[in-house]
Amino acid sequence: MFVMNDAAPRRFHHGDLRRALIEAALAAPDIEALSLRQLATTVGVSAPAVYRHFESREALLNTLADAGFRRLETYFAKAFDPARPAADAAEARARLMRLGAAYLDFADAEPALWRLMFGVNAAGYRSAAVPDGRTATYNYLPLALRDLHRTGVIAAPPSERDALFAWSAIHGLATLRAGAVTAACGPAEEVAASVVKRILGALGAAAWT
Amino acid sequence: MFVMNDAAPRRFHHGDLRRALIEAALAAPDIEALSLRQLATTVGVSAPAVYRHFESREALLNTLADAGFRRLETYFAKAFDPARPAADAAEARARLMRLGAAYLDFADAEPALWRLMFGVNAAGYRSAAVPDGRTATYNYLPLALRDLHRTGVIAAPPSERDALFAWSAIHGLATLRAGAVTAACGPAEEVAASVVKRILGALGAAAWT
DNA sequence: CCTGTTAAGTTAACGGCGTTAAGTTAGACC
DNA sequence: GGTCTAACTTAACGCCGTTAACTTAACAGG
Repeated sequence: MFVMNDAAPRRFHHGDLRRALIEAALAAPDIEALSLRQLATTVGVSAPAVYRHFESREALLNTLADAGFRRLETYFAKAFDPARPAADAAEARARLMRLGAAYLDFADAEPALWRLMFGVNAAGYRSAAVPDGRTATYNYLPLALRDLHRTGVIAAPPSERDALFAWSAIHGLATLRAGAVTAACGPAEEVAASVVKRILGALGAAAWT
Repeated sequence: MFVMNDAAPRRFHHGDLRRALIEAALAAPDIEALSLRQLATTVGVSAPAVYRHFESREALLNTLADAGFRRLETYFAKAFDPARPAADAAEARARLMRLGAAYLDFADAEPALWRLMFGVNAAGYRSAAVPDGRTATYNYLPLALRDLHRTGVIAAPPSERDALFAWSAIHGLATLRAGAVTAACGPAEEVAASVVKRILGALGAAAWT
């Protein structure tokens, strides 16, 4: 039987290499371009040691993408608490605004992670844990839209297509920013507000703040 | 003096290797993952021969991205003729619809090119020829928006922010589709129409078709 | 305390990659 | 025909991801 000591499990040569690898990788300027050998050297082990903890380079990137989704969720959590519904129409609007800004903030703050999560190979990396990459992250937008309806900002309950539209607009904006499209640059909050305002308009909301 | 024969310039060993390389590369299933050595073998030359025509692998990808933008433009040209303004409100709406569908059609038909042009490294590859990657491709959307105003579909002349919003929404939709987000899947024309309809709503257009 | 057992590391090696250096060949010009 | 040079060739460098085979360190049981 192999029993883990609960007190101090840091046995053997290194002492939780896996976490060290993940942290070092997340700190890299370009995660996707990172080489296993360099990463191993940075952490202070030989390259094949990585394979004790990850099946392949792609599996490592997959794990990093998962970590990215969890980090994105902390940004969303700062936008609003999904457990408490919006109190009134003004807050429902503000929540969507903050959610959009959080999306852009994350992309600005962690461009390498963002590219890993939503870039070319996103479909491949996206969350091995949950099928289709759907994490708790993906609950925020539908929740914000429902609150818009509940507080009377929009008349009709938001459809699947409404959610897809809102997601597309914000996601596209973040992508264009990441691609350094000049028009999309500027303060995240301001650009996000400009787009979210129009999303609200598209969904049938009347006046704005 | 090195003078090119105008009649039959196919001299030397191969005879316009450059074009052959570009064509073979564009036909590859995953352009960005393509290796120079394989590509050279496919075309029937040795790997270093590529360097007679491209400074580096990245320069080749850059050229391919340029070719992609030209190909995207042909899709846009099928949506409407930018030289002839929209005749009436109905056509102005239809033009935006077809433009959105064309965007998605291209992404569906040429996923590898799409990823090369708008993926992770897009900023790097994007059109070395024109700064900021701005090609004729980028004129279609502003033109379609101006026509909406001219024909009375929307009251105010479209602002920069309006254009960015519309672009974001369509671009985000295409990106989500490329990432195989389930909700974004389905017939390109139908999904595009659903999003463009909402863009029109956001810009202040009244009823829809 | 000695003795397996085994997880967590090691070095060595394979094939493939982008790229460079140096040599060869074939068309053009005198 | 001789020369020049663009367009190719082969050989080689250092890096990569990955595998195989070996070593080491912590525990378990007598």
